[in-house]
Amino acid sequence: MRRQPKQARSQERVSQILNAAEALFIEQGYEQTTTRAIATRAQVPVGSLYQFFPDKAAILKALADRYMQQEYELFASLHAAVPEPMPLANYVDRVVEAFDHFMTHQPGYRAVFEQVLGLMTAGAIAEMDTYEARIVDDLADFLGRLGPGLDAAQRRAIALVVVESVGNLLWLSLKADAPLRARLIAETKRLMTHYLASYFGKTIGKAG
Amino acid sequence: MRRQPKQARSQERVSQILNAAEALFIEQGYEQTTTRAIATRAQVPVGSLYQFFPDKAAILKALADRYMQQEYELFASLHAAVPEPMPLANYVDRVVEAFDHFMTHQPGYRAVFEQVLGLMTAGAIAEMDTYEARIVDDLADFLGRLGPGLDAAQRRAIALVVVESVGNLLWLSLKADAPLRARLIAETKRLMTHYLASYFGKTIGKAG
Amino acid sequence: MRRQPKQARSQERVSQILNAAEALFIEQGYEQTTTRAIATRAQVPVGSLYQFFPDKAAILKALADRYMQQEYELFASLHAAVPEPMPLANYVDRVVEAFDHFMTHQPGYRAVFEQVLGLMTAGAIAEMDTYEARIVDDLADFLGRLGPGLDAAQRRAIALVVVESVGNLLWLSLKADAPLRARLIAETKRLMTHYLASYFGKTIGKAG
Amino acid sequence: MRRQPKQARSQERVSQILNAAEALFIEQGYEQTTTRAIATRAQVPVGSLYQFFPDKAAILKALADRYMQQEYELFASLHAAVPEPMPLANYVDRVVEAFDHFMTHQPGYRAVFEQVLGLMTAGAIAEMDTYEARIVDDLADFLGRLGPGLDAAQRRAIALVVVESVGNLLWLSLKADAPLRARLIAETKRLMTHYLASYFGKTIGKAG
DNA sequence: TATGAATGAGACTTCATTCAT
DNA sequence: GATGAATGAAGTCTCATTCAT
Repeated sequence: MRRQPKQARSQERVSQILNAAEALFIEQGYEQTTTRAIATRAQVPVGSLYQFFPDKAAILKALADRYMQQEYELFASLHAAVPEPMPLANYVDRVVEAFDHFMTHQPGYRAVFEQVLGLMTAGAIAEMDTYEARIVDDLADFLGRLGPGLDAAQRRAIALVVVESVGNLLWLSLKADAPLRARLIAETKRLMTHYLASYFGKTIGKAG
Repeated sequence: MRRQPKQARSQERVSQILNAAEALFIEQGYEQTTTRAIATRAQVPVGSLYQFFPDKAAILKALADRYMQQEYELFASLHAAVPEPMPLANYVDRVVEAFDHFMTHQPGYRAVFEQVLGLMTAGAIAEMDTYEARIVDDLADFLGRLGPGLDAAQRRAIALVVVESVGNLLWLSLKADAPLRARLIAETKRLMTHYLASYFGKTIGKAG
Repeated sequence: MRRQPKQARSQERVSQILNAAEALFIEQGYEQTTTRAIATRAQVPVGSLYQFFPDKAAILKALADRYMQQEYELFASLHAAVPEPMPLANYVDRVVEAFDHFMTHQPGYRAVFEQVLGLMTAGAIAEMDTYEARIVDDLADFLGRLGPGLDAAQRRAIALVVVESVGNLLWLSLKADAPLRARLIAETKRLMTHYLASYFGKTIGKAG
Repeated sequence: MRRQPKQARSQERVSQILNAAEALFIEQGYEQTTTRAIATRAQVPVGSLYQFFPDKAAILKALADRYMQQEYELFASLHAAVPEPMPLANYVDRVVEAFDHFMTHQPGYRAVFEQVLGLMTAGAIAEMDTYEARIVDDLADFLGRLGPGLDAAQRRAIALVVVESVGNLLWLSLKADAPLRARLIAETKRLMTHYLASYFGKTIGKAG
């Protein structure tokens, strides 16, 4: 960001800009969305937009950062609340529903990331990947505590598969009609439960 | 397409255009690719390009169609060759490897479809979905013969989950380095095997 | 230039663009002149302008090149026609009047070069300087034949002084009213005559 | 100027702004220099800048005025110190060196004036010309005392040629490398000496 | 049918200037 | 008086598409 907004009014402006951009990126895609349209929707002049963001890509990046932080917080809170032992199916329910909640409330998440990956240079992506890696690592650590017999690379791959697959299927479910949506969520849970059970058994924690 | 090319030379031109477009869409993304760049790479004049395709989006659509057809043929050939009974794990191996082969040789597949979904209007997507549905339906039918107790919608959801998840993870693996790539493919197989086993048992076919 | 126009119509377009740019650069200055204004005055669409020139600076450079070539030709023709021996004052008359003719018919000359020097990077200027150097060198060579006792650097400095001073004073005269204009041209001749006489005597050539 | 600064602090601010503007105009040119950049370099807020100058052009004009005043003072002091009779060559040395000193220490002089001429309307330039005329007139008067046989217009033209040519060649020398620079200054002196000698003889003053 | 020069709407971004604090 | 965030007009340049040759 060009200028770090410290006053409440400015922070709200940045927020308005990001919300407007999110909505338009989902509706029309990143490329089809003009900075003028973002500014208009956010009810700020274009000039103000450029006071906070050096260019259009920076808005996309800021949006990605915002999602990352929110996703990370969701993960952390979910993780903190997991009692052990507990049935794996319950854990998966929680995870999937937490993801689903996130996707439902942050529908721009994947729209943004698909663009980010397709748009940014290797360097910029590497910087973003640090965030993504952090989230995957969190899950990998958690899994590590459930099944000590797995090496770090294996755990990370499993975490990656979980995050990617759940994310992908819920993204798909988001665009489906109600019946298919419900079914896809159920299938996502089933997919994850059987996959994780194959590694960690049907119960999570010491007693598992 | 604007004109159905019947002469060999024209067919080859269309093919060159699609190949050039595929390469550029992967390298730079759809929006960043200019029609002139496609024409130049395909070694045809822009005017000729517009003889076959009414606009830029039509090239994307034609590419999607081409992938669909190829994917369909791959599926069909895979399906025709499946003997019953056979261990589920073997079947999954075949499926995943067939997908992997497809992704490796048609790396533009997902690049194109991500664009297609993000670009087209509801109507145009519905038309494309007809193709996608056909492929998912094929798999759904196949699964239906394995586990008769499932209704059509359920089978379709399972097929969708399989196609989407395998596609997504292999797309991910495509961009990963060699060790992670191998691991992701292995995990994809494991994910699918345990998921499908939960529905159809560990052996496919009558004896299962 | 982006594209080398070979057809008569295109060449005329380039010429129209350069003429329009010249007029506007003189009237308003380089920065105040918009590419759209140039295109409008040249009666071509902006897009066409950008087919021949990659950017606005390229138009300035092309104009400079055009002047250079014309100036060079003027010098060459002037030089070829100088008989020896001849009175220095006659030679100076010819030189100054040739310069004056050039400035009068290429009034954009200095307007453009003042901009060029202030605008371009060292590299681009060096490239232009090659042209400027060529002209100064021509004169230096000519002077060398008149007074063999001068080394190359000295001759070049004298030529530079002549070209610069004559150019500058005639540029000044161009903006003056008629009486001052006539007087300035006369003074320019006197300035040059006495300066050159101090080096080469009052007669040019062997007999001098 | 918008407000005539009377307090010491304000006068210093104006001075800082002009110094910053001078540096930036030389480095980047007038158009490329933003008012914000001037304010930043001068370490004053933009708002304060606009308290003293109604717009960006006013800064350029103020700078031109400042140069004019300084140039005028230089001339006056030079003129006051000239004893008569004295060799013309000595006088020219003094003049050229005074000009050279001025150019070296006020390198923005010509950068500013080139912009001024290209930027301002006829009215604004006429106002500036009053200043320029005053300086040229000073020299014309001085020359008038040396050679009484010349009418006012002639003397003014000679003064103009001297001021312009010396200014132009020294401006050129400023941008040249050391050897060429030294040579150009020497040639400037020679040019002026022979020119003036043709009017006033080799000695200045009564004895001449 | 084949070509590629021509078109011009519209995108992103800058920056001189104002004015609420 | 001092400040600097806010403003939005305007500039440069791109590129999908057409159509005269």
